[in-house]
Amino acid sequence: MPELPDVEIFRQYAEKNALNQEIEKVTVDEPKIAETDESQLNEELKGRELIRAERLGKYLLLTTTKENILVMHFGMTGWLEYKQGEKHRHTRASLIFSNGYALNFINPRKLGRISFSSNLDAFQKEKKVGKDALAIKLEEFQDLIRKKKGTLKSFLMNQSIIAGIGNIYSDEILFQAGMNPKRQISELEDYQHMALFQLIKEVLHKAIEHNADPGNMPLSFIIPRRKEGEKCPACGGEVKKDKVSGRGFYYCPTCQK
DNA sequence: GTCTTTGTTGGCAC
DNA sequence: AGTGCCAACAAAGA
Repeated sequence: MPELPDVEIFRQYAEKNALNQEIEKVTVDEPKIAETDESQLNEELKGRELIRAERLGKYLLLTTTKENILVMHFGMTGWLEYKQGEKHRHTRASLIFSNGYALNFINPRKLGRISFSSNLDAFQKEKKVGKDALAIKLEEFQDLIRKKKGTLKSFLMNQSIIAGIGNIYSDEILFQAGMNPKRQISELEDYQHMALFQLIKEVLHKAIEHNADPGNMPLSFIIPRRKEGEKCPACGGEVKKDKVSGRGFYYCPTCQK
């Protein structure tokens, strides 16, 4: 689930629910997902409040009153819940507020991570996070795509180049662009760089507008039809599955050349 | 039981 | 150095 649009929805949720409340304590139920351990998280967060919820690629950044950052990454599956009372069984960590509510980090497969950072730039460098896919400008995008090699799909999914696009949304962007994910980026002309740039923005914005809910995407999207034998929303042909850089992808052989 | 899965990292080959 | 491929991590569903 958690690619850029999903994390953006989580960001909005955290912003709406969890800011400006005193943090009473932090609990970690699964130490594996905490790169900063429970006692240190408490040291940094106890008695403070969250004042901003931001996002960088697939990372959610919760800034504290001391201008430090609680960083969350959801891995392959995960979400947030702000609630009182019983926790979801896959809750791996919680921020407990003085009003009795908790912001729960739910992460069934334990591939997500939370950590604490005092410096966003240092964090971004250390984790090799590139430009956020919604923040990047056309000129920056063109510089990057001109000097990189490899397939379109691996380019879009490489977080150190552009941050936020994963397997699902790279499929969607390339479907909308009418480009085969296996194509080499070196084959593209400048006008195609621009088209791709526009479609990255458009697909991600539309997904966010639709709450990043795969069951609620525009009819023109291939996302709801990521299954072999489904029909292409553009031409009615059959959706096919293939593999590149170790990841399965779905596409329409007729529409994507 | 087997295979696949929305992510990331590290190892190996070229 | 850059790129591709694979395994590992973990758990759930088909």
